[in-house]
Amino acid sequence: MARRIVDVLVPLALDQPYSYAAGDIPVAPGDVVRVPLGTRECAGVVWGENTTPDPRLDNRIKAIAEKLDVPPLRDEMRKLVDWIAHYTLAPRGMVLRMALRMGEGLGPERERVGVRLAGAPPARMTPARARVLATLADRLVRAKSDAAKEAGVSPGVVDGLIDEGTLETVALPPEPVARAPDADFSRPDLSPEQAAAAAALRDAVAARTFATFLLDGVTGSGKTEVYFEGVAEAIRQRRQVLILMPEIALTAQSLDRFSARFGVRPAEWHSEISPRKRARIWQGVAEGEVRVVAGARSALFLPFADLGFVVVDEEHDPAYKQEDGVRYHARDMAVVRAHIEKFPIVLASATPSVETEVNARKGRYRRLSLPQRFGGQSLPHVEAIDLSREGPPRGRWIAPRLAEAVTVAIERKQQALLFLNRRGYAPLTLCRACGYRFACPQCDAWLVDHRFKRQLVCHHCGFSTPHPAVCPNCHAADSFVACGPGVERVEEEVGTLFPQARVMVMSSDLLTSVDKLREELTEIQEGRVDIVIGTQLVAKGHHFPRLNLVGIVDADLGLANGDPRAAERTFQLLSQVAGRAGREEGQGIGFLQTHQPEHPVMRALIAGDREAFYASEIDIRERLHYPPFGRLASLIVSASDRAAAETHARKLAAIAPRDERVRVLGPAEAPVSLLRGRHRFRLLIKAPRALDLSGYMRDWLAAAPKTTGDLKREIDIDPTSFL
DNA sequence: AGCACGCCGACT
DNA sequence: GTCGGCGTGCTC
Repeated sequence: MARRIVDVLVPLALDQPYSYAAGDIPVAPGDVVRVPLGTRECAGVVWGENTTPDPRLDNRIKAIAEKLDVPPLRDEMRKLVDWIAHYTLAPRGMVLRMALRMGEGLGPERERVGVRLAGAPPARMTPARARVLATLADRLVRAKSDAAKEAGVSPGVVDGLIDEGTLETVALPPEPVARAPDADFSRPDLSPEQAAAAAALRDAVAARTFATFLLDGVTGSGKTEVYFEGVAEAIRQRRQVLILMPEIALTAQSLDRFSARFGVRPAEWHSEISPRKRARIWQGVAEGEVRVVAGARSALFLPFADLGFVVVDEEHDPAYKQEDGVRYHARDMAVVRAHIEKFPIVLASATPSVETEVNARKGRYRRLSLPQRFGGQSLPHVEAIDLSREGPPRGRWIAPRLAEAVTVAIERKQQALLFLNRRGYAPLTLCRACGYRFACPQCDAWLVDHRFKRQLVCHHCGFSTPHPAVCPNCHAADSFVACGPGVERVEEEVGTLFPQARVMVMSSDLLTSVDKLREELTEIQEGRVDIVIGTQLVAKGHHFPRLNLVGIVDADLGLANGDPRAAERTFQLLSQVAGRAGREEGQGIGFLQTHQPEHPVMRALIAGDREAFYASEIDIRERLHYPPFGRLASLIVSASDRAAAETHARKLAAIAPRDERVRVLGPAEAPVSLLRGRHRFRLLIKAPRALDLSGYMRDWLAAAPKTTGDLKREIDIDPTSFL
């Protein structure tokens, strides 16, 4: 028998699989194998048989080292990898890499140690020891770390008691990755609209065919309860479920809602999950033992054995777009996965993306509407505060009318949220004496004053420097002026206006971990805070029962740049923030501080008229042939040498394939023209919806000159950010 | 992504 | 004369 050659895709920046001799290892497509590569070895996946190996490889073909004992990558998954690589123009190996993020911690399970009360009390009793003994007085076994935590002592105290013989250790079975959810643990009480939508999802899950739904309802209308019914049906069918969420929305609160409905928490998948746990979840998902995963966008690449239903919660959230490495949109790729694997998918949002809204209007997606707030709650009343007529005095950011409303809310023992989507103290610092402005040395951006950290920080590259005492240009002392507000500055003003209020600032740069965030959210829910000052961190899916007033400090902030999606983003973000108000206690109120109360976005927010916003935005997109009525791709050329980047970008524009349906705009200096020391030029490619834009880009770049030096080209199909 | 190979400045 | 800087290119 002739020796068997198979093609193996390795998780590197390679588009082509490599050929290896299978030897006597019985491998099949999808198997995960270890292969020699250059001087080292790496894991790869058998992508297919190769009956006609390239003769030019002659004797360079190496043999597969071994077949790894992990579940093979299913056909559908390999198809998804190929599809995404083809669409995004990323090397297939890089897409595979995401699907193999199993964590190298696939080793033997770490042994868990339990402790139990066994012997006599210790010779020397201490308060800490007494607390441990009191905790363990029930003679039950607890994990060592749990015992210490419960007693409020350090693990060392428990170890001491083990040495004394007071406690004995017991080997514990490994913690299960995730216990099986119970579809009927707690049946919800649904409104007629919810029940109808839930029935549609249940039927679709049972039908096991591809279908895309838009679950459309305002904040508080009970979307979660509805899609949980689809989840329940998938569990009954013994199939698996993926719930995608923006990373920041994966809070204890949302997981608790799941466990209230299904009796257990779902498996979590996001960047802070430890390597060992990742490995176990990966394996559990592949074996079909983990039934439900709630995860951030990377969870899309988990190797489910039998996926039957996917939810994309807050589908409009920009966090679903991966902006580095493989540039993909997790929502859209989830729809692709649903199509490949033939199961229904539901996109949930109170403010759908214009793309999704148009798909629903054209009947490509089936719309399930939840028109009202659940349980008779009413939507917040939204008012504009026209900053040019009734704004605060110079150097202040909270208008008198908003301040008064905050006072009233606090008196009524309700909470207020002041929203400003800008971290730090002030976005620009200048010298009064000479006009010098602090700018990032590596980016085209001002340095943001972070008083809390005593640093000037670049929000594009992370560059930071201590705030100097004198002006670096004219050496004047005490000459700095902070221009504009950030959340820290609003906090300062709140301190003056409401000295007795309990204030919390929530901003991503002040957070250290997901746990910390969860703690802070709990504090707010329990009413230990009067005024929350936050960036968009507070907008995402949290439920604050006592919050009744929302003040948007600068509603115009997102509209300033030339981004074609600015209006959509602003509308979504502000709707979401305003929707935090009054979900439980009476009618909430939202104030929009704006200079343009007549802007379509503001008018739609004030009138509570979502349709008006979509009507105007869809009309604009259609006239300009912007997505979803046309396709866009962006091609950014960057280099540390400005001229090199510009020359190459012009060269590319000159050799773009001729096609009268395609328009190549630029090159122009990118909106952030200098980033991390690299000069950037951007080409924007516009094509009709029916055109294969990926194919066009591929042909173009195949004919382009090779990049040399540090010249870099980045292609983004369906870009969502225009910086 | 690694890792080796290769071609130019400061060391024993 | 060699050690080592990291730019360039290959890995079946």
